[in-house]
Amino acid sequence: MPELPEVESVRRQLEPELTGRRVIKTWWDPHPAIPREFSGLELLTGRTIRSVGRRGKFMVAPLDEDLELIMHLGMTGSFRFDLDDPHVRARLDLDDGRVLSFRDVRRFGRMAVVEAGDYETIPTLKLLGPEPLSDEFDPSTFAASLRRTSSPIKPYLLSQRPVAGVGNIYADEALWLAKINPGSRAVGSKRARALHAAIREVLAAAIEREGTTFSDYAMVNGESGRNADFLIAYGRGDTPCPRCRTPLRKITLGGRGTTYCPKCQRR
DNA sequence: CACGCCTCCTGTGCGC
DNA sequence: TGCGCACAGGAGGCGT
Repeated sequence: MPELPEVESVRRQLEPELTGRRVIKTWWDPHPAIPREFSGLELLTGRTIRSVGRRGKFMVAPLDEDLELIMHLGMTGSFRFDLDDPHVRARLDLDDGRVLSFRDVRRFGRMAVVEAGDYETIPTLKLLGPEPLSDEFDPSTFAASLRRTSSPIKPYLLSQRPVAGVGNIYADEALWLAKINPGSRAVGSKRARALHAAIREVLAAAIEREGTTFSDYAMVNGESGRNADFLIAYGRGDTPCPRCRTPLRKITLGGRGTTYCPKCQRR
């Protein structure tokens, strides 16, 4: 569900609420088959939250005692204050009397307290590529990384290694904008630069609209993102391509639904 | 090491 | 109406 624009929208609302707050009590719903879901959360009680940052789809909140709270929304995760719901998986009681609830129907999300910067138990975060809207995401390095892989371009983007935060929606959108076939295994320098620009454009526009809501994604204030009506490729199979009127085609690639224009995104 | 398949979990919507 | 199946925005483990 939530990709970079959704996570950033949540982060922007959480940060002013949590900065400087101390956690006085922590509760979570243990699931025997998912020990990783809330690892280290017992360390959170008594800690003060210094800020709420973000890397890709991970929120990273520095704590005192040189610890960090890592939060990932998975497919269906959301945060709300003072919410009572059967799908609430964790609750943080704060020193201002409010309770932050983490709701996650499918339980693919996670929260973890780790030593600051120690991401050994979170491999995707450890190997995470550059932030797409920062200067560290530069066209030449991106092109070089695409040259080195033999994977089809879309699954490679979803690995989070060439760039952080791109998921299934914005991968389809960016590849459509850059006119690149999602299955292409040979993206040259020129097309890599077009894709670099397209990723930035698509993500920045989605952040402006506070993300894409289909069903589960909501911000901390309960509101939906407004980007769904602006999607061109994702979820729009059989509708005409806005550039060439050819019906968009939906396929499965790397196990994920993938929509693209068979004419303007030729191999 | 890199890649690609399968799985984790729950809910929803569709076709029969 | 009811059942069974496919699919859903993500990531991690494991086999090749």
